[in-house]
Amino acid sequence: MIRDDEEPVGLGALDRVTWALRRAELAVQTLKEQRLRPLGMAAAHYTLLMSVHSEPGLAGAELARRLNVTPQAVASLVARLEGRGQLERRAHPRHRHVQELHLTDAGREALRAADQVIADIERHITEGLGPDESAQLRTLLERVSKTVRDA
Amino acid sequence: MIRDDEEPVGLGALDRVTWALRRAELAVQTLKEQRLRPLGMAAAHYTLLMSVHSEPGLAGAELARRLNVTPQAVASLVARLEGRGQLERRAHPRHRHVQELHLTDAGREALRAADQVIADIERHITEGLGPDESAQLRTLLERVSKTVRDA
DNA sequence: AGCCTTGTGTCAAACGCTTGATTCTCATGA
DNA sequence: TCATGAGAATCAAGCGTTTGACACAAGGCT
Repeated sequence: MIRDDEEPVGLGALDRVTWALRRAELAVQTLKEQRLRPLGMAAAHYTLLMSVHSEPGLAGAELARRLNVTPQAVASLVARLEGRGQLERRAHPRHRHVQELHLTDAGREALRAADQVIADIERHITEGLGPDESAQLRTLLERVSKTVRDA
Repeated sequence: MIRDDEEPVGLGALDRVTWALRRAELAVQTLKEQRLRPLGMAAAHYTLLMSVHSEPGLAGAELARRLNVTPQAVASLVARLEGRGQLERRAHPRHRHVQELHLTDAGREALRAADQVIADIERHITEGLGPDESAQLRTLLERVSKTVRDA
């Protein structure tokens, strides 16, 4: 049996799955930023608004964990979005120190406009792949996430 | 036929392909950073060294384009790696202003150690998926990249 | 009750990257 | 030949994020 690691360092490292993954994600993210810019919104803002929309009333720290960023990063984004009147911070009924996050009407409208752009990109991709391949891809990506998470 | 966009903003946006893509990439990247940290190397350093290894002698600006970052970011990384003695800048024979990038012996050794870690992660993922699914995933990701690039 | 652990939010400093503008070299064309 | 344009590198400034440290509130424990 022939060892395939005689090469001191991986040539052929270019067509690894993780490289393809990185490039695809980078391309998608870049496109999202480009399309979102005319709306005066960054991808991070959209992600945060969408998260708050899907689960209203969650705290900044909890939000930080889900987005895999630090609480300070969330606080920074929240402060900006609050300044625009798209997001509001309310005091938690039990824990006075904690502050729940909720969308304002303006926030919902901004999210709706942004989501139209994002959904359009998503549609373009899924149509390019076809429904079967899209489902396949999503399944495979989920398996990768799970595999990596409990590595 | 029932329209599926009656909802003002995408519920079910959580299981979009691009979200799965983002989460998978984030998980992989995080794992790489964790495993690379004990070696005193960041993922960006590894990527740069690998790029220079696969194509020795290329310029900083060209490298920046391939990695989708700015020339300054590359210059910053190069300066650091040069300080460690893992990378060296030589004057281009024709264009004296341009500087070719080459790996030193220490750089090759550091890259070899780092690549062992990265290859191990790659192996863990591909084994978890199986060879057929791995090839499928890589193909699908390539198609996504291509679809997005000329969007 | 009092202590202590957990979790949240905030401040300050450092780091990394991007944007913008400048300088320098080499190549091309009048 | 000289001028003009394109590409590469560098400097300066600004922004966003991470890291580290601290204060505060609620629940659990002896």
